[in-house]
Formats: sequence, C-alpha cells, structure tokens
Amino acid sequence: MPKKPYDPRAFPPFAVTVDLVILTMREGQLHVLLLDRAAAPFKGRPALPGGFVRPTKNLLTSAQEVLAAKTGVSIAPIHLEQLATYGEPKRDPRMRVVSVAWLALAANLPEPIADPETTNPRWVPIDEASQLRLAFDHGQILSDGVERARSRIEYTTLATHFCDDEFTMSELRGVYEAVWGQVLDPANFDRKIRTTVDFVVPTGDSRKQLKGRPARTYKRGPAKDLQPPIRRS
Amino acid sequence: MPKKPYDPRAFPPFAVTVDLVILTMREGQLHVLLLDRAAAPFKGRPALPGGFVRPTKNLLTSAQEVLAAKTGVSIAPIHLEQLATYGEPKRDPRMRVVSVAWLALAANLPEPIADPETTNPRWVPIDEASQLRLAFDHGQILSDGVERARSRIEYTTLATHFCDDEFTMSELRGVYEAVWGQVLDPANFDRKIRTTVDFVVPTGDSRKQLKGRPARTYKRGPAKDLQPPIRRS
DNA sequence: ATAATAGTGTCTTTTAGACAATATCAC
DNA sequence: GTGATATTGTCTAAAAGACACTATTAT
Repeated sequence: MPKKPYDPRAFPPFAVTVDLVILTMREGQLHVLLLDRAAAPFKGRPALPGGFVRPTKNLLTSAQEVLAAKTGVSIAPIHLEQLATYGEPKRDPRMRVVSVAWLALAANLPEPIADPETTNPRWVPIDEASQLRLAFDHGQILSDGVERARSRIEYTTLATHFCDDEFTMSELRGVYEAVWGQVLDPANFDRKIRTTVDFVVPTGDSRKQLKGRPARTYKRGPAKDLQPPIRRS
Repeated sequence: MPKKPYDPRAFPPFAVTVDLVILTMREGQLHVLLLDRAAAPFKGRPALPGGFVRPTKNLLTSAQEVLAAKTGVSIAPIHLEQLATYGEPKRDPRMRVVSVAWLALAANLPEPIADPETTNPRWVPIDEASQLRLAFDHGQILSDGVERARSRIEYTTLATHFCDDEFTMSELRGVYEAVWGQVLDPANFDRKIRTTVDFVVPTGDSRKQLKGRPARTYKRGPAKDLQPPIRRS
C-alpha cells in the first residue's frame, strides 16, 4: 500500500475516535444529544458525545458503547449507521485525531446519563442545536447527520425507528413533519404508507387520543427500502 | 471526550490509510482499478489502490493524491466522495489500520500508471473483479463502492461523470445500463432525462455514429439531485 | 350538538412504461 | 432501397396531490 517505503511507526501517531449524532423525538420535535465538555480543549462548549477507539475494539462496538454509556439504553432497538469520517489535521489541537461519526435514530429516550467526565448531557431541539457553536467540527458533523436523516427517511423505512414499537399513523407522520420541517396531508400520507408493502403492519388495536377518534396502531414491517420513495415536496 | 482519563499516546498507535474504488466506463462496461500487492501482507494479491495518510495531510487530499498517482489524471473532472471507513482490529496483520475508503467516478481513463511500489495496475471489469479474492477487506469495500454507485445514479446526476464533457443520450443510457446491469427503453430514458430540468444541456451539435442516425450531444447541467429519481428495477 | 382527530373516497395532474411511428445517417 | 440508431408521439397504468366526506371519540 505504501507508495514509498513509509513506516507509520516513525511518525507521531494518529488517534481514532467515534462521535455520535443521536437523534430522538421528544414532544413532537427532533432533538439531539449534546453535552458540555468537561476539559480542554473547548472546555465548557457543547459537543457531541464520543470517545476514543481502544486498540482492540472495532469501530461499531466503540460507537455502541458510547451510545449505551450516554443513553443508558440497550442498543437493540436503536438504529446506528456510519455517517462519515472527519480528519482535518488541526481539528483537535492536542494531536492528530481522525473521528468516525455515527448516526443513531431512536424513539423517545429518557434523560441522558451524566458520567464523571462529561457534564450536563441533555436533549436539545435541532433548531436550537444548529445555532450553537459546538466544539471541534461537531457543528459540521451535526448538520451532516441531520441531512442524512432527512434523506434516509425518504428512501427507507427508518422513520419508524423514531417511534415506539407500536405507533399510530399520526405519530409516524409527525416524525416526517419534524425531520423535514413541513406539514404533510394526513389522508395522502396514510394511503402512501399503507400501500407500500411491508412498511407497517397493523396490530389490530387502537389507542385513545387526547382528543378525537382513537387511532389504529401499527408495528414496523419487514421492508427496509421504499420503492418508490416518499417525496420531500 | 475521554470517558476515563485515557492517553492515546500510551497505546500502540493507529495508522490511517485511504483506499480508493475508482470506477470508469470502458467499452460499455464498468471497470475498477486494481493492482497487485508488491509486498507482504497479501503479496501478489489484487487490491485497491491506497496509501497512508501523512501527518499533515487531510483525508481528501490524501485520496486525491492516490487518485492522481495511479491514474495520472488531474483530479478536476473526477468525482470523488467518501464511501465509508473500515477498522476491524485485524484487517491488517501488521498493526491497527483504519482505512477511509473513497469512491471515484470518472470517464474513460487511460491505462493506469505503474509506480515502483505497485505492480500491474489495470482496469478490471466489475463482474470479474467481484469474483477475485482481494487483499485485506477490499472485497467488501469494492462491493460497498459499487452498490453506492448504483444508488447514487438513481438520485443524483452523477452518471454524467462517467461520460466525457460532451456525450450522447445513448452514451448516458449506456452508463445506467452498465452500472445497473439492465437494459432501459431508449425513448422513455430520453424523455426522462430531458424533462428533468438542468440535468443535461444540449450543445446544439451532433455526432456521427458507427451506424444509424447521428446523435445530438449534451453537456452536464447544473442540477445535482434528481427529483424524482430514476427508477431501477 | 360541537369540536377534534382518524380514516375513506374521488377527482385531477404528473410520471412511468409499452411501443408504434418517423428521422437521418451508411451502405 | 435496407439496416441501423436516434428521436418523437401516443396510449395506458400507476402514483401523487388536493380536498370533500364519513367515522368515532370527549365534552
């Protein structure tokens, strides 16, 4: 692989980290998990959760461990996918750090867990988070993550991962509306979802609403891709 | 970022590499650039071109340099995008190597350039390449890259990057047919492309064919995304 | 009954797909 | 003329979008 004889051991080492964009729905709004940095660099600045990749851990496991540590939730129902890798030489002033970013999509999660090394972990509405000046290049990572989520729900059934195991059509529609920031016609949305084979499976039950007619509930179906996609106007 | 005080300098270092899936059209077929490894590990086995990321180079520049070194072509007209990052602890037996893979899409390129450290660089048809046992996890990277290309041309105008600056509709259709491995109706394809605003711009010229009526030529338009997408299947 | 939300039906417009018909070249 | 490829036209089917209408609850 080396073009010229190149011994990486002869150079200052790289560190490899994972950083996570963890998105969830709370009160009808899309939120991201942020925390404040407890130490330099960028001490006190909001940042995405992350951590170093240990020598024997693979990248996915490293990301899953950060996810579990911050949310306290077993990773089973949470969708986790690689987003992109960020490696500008000066992105971390301490040393050369290459960070593999991951995108996690989850249903309404509890308040995040603080551990000794991080302060003030919290759910922040996306609109608010994107106005903040985040540590490192986390502003870019966050915006790439949100754009990925917007586009993934067009072509895949991933929007259901923002819902609990059983959900109503208006909850699912609420996910699209929150992620895309636009309102959708309930009638046409309903027809579109139910005519896409295996997107959702009716449970046969229904659930009372605060107001109005009770809504039927559905579970995730086996389909992963949407053919044709749902159009973002 | 560290959960526990963790000093990455206290651990065996990571190396970071870039590996490239360089795709091009040759004689109506999709080809990938492969070479044979000149040294251990996997000496003599076919592999993707790649190289170490140097301490002061960013990831994109590192990928561009590999691209230029192997193809001898200035990178300007070649589309290059990050694919994914691969970091299983044992993927390279020498040390822990995390590789950032890139996807390059280019029009018909010349024969690749051999340099002292690589042997037998060559264009290999995709069907053939995917049957080979490549070095490292390059088989996986190649298949992820090809799948990414298949999906990118559905939703974006990137197929034009497999064509020269001026191209005919049947050349563009040939790209779709080669990448997707299916034939498309010329009449419907033509209408679909031309009714997508800014996908292509007519040059006003036409070009003689080996047989039949001369074909009008087009240039790439400013559109990047396809709304609605072009459907596979 | 009224208000509110869920869900159905219908009509129009857009797009996809099949495929016939015409155009323009080489020979 | 024939054969080949390019390009246009036409018809049908599928999907999207607008929106009226019906259904089921709480008060």
